[in-house]
Amino acid sequence: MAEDKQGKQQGKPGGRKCHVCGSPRLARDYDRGELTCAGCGLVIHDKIMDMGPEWRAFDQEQRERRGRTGAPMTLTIHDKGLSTMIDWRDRDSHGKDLTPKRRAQIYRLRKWQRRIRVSDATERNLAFALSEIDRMASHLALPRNVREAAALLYRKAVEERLIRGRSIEGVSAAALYAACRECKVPRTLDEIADVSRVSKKEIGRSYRFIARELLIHLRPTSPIDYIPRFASDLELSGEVQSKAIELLKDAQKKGLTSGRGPTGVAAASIYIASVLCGERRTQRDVADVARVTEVTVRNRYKELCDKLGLDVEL
DNA sequence: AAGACGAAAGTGGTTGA
DNA sequence: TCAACAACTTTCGTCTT
Repeated sequence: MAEDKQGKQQGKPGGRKCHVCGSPRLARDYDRGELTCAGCGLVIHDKIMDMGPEWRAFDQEQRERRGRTGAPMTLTIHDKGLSTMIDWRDRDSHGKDLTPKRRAQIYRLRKWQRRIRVSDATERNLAFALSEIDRMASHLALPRNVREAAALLYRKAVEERLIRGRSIEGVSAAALYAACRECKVPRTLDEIADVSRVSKKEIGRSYRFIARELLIHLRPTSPIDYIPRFASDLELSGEVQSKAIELLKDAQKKGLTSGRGPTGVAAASIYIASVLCGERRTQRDVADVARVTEVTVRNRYKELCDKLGLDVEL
C-alpha cells in the first residue's frame, strides 16, 4: 500500500551491484525514481518503476474507494461463507461420531471461533464508525483535534456497550457533535445532520444518551463560540468580531442569553456589531450564515438594544 | 427594488404532572 | 403519556431608503 513507497528501501534490488564500488547495497527511492548505491551514493538508474499505487490516498475513505481490490463485501454476513465454519454436528468428514476427547477439543474450538467472530465484528464496526466520523469532519472542515476527540468518545461508547440498539451512524454523528462543543468549535445539530446519513432527531437522541451515560457535562454552547466562524463567513473584520464578543459578554452578565438559542443571539450581536463598525450586513445575510430566520435576528437584536441601552442608528 | 419591521399562525422540543 | 409552554419559523403585509 501507500506506506510501502515511503522512504527508501534497502536491499539487493535485482541482485545488482554498484559498478563503481562493487557494493551490493543498492537503495530504491521511489519518491525520486532513483536506484542508488548505498555505499558510494552513485545514481545507478534514474527511471526505476514505482511498484506502489500511482495514486495517493489521504485518508482511509479514499484508500478504500480507490483500491481496486479488496475483500468481497456483503452487508449482512461479513465473511459471506469465505471463512471456515466449524460444523455444529459432532461428526467427522465421514459422518462418524467423534471420540469424547476429540469432541471436547472441537467444543473448545467452536467457543473460540465464536469469540473471534464477535471481536472481528466490533473491530469492523469501529473502523466504519471512525471513517464515518472522519468523512463528516472533512465535510465540515473540522480540525484534527476535534476528530480525535470524537473518535475517543466513540471508543468510550463502544467500551460502555452503548452502541447496542443504536445506529453506528447516529452515535458517530453524536460523538462528533459532542466533540465540537467540547473543543469550542460548535456546529449546530442541523449542520451535523446535513453531512450525516441520519436525521437530526436521531443524532440528538444519541447525543443525549451518550452524554448521560459517559457523564459528559457540557455547558450550553455560548454564543461567543460561534462569533469567529460567522464573522469570517460574512467576511467581517476582527474589529467587528471583538465588538460582537464584547456585546455578548455584556448580554451574558444581564442574563439575556439564557434560554435563547445561541445561534440567534450570536447572529444578532454580529448584526449590531457590523452596523456599529460601519461594515453593515443585511439581516438576511447574517440570518443565513447563522441558520436562523431574519425574524429571530430581529427579535434578539431588539432585545439586546433595549436591555443593553444601545442606540443603533440605522 | 431591496431591506427592515412586526403581527399572527404554525412547528418541534422540553417540562412537569 | 399528555398538555402547557417558550422559542423559533413561516408567511405575509407594510413601511423606509
